[in-house]
Amino acid sequence: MSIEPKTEVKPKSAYHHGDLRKQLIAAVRELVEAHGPDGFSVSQAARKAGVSTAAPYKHFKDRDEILRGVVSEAMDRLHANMAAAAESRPHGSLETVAAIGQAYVDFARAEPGVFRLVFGLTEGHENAPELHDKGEACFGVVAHAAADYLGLPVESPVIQRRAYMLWTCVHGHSFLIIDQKNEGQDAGLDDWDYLMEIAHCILGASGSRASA
Amino acid sequence: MSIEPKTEVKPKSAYHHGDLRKQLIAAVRELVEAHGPDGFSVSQAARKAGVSTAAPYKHFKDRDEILRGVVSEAMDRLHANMAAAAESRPHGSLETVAAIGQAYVDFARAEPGVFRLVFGLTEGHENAPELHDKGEACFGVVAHAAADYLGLPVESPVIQRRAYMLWTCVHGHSFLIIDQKNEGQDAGLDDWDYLMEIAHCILGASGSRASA
DNA sequence: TAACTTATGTGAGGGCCGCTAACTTTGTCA
DNA sequence: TGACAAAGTTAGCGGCCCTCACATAAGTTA
Repeated sequence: MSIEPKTEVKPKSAYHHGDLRKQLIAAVRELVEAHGPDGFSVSQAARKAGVSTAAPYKHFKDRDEILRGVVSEAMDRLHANMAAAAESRPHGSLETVAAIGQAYVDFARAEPGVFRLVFGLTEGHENAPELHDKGEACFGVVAHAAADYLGLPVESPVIQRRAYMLWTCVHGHSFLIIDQKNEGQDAGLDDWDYLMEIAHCILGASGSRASA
Repeated sequence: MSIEPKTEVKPKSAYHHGDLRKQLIAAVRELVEAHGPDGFSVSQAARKAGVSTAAPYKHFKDRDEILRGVVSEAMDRLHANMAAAAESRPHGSLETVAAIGQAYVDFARAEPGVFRLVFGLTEGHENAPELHDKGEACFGVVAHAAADYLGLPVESPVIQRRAYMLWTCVHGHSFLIIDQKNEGQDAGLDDWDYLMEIAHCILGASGSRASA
């Protein structure tokens, strides 16, 4: 985290300051994190960036496009975190799979508002193949780790299915965490134990029932 | 559908309008389903119910309270569907577990907007223990089915943990379905196969690694 | 340097919305 | 019947999304 190219250009010029687009995305991200996925307004973001309420519309078509910008940036970071986690463990190990899941869960814990936004964007999703591709890229990290562990090609149906199962479990776990709906369960176990157990359950029993 | 929750809230008979509270909730539910979790307004709901835009505030404190009403009603139906699915299968069978998951997934498919609303409500959640209790009740259905299958008491840590794992997988699967992020994976397999596989993975390997 | 063009800002304003205030209508009950 | 409460109304304030006309900065070309 906190690996942002510091473009804190405040007073380059009173009129045209550095990069309003990036500043607006950052402002919206902070607002979403502070007040929930819908607790932000374009006006607030504009004030936070120190410009008039009409300025954002020179960089974004409408409110949804700003949100899509935030989501896109967040998915880049999520993908980077997952990829970094994968490379921090021995190649082909079960720990790699768990570490990728850990990066996923960490992201949800660190930025629940943004996380919810990423997976709650409905209307803008069909019109944004870019976001869809980034989602596939994240899935690819999981699929490659599963393929490496099981020694099968990534494109094989078995790998695609097992990776999908891993994804659903980790995704559901993340969502329940930030919904605070697992208060009674998470006492006495941490994410890592859970993720290793998940990985063992799903990848360990792969040969027996993996059909189609 | 057509499950009528007990109207313990407003037992009074209709004064002017039939039961505006219930009609507003229904109107919001339809709007949410049509235009997404945030694609509704109190004004629209009021117009849909044929009253002035100020009338809703005689029954609900604010916009969030209306949403909470919709969520509460939806959770009642979700719980009823899960319980009904559980009783439609042999007691203590793995099919029971899958059937409960199927009810969950069916609900998400049938009402994706409402489903997203139920699990996306953040600000109103802390102030609403009622919703939390209803969530626990739904979890209880899963836990009981898992306990029956494994022959262990519901309160045991093993059961609680396995039920939580089942929940996360089904929850994640449901969310990815309505996010249309599983386009490449769901070809060639349907929900039931997936749910049975999940149940087998999680409950079948329970004795080996289930630690406290 | 001057003029044209483009990118990026401002202020004003329309329409919708959330919510409140004050008032009216309707039903209940001593 | 008259006091009272419940449930509806209109009017209106402030905020927000977004557009329009206009102003300003910076690059380009001559």
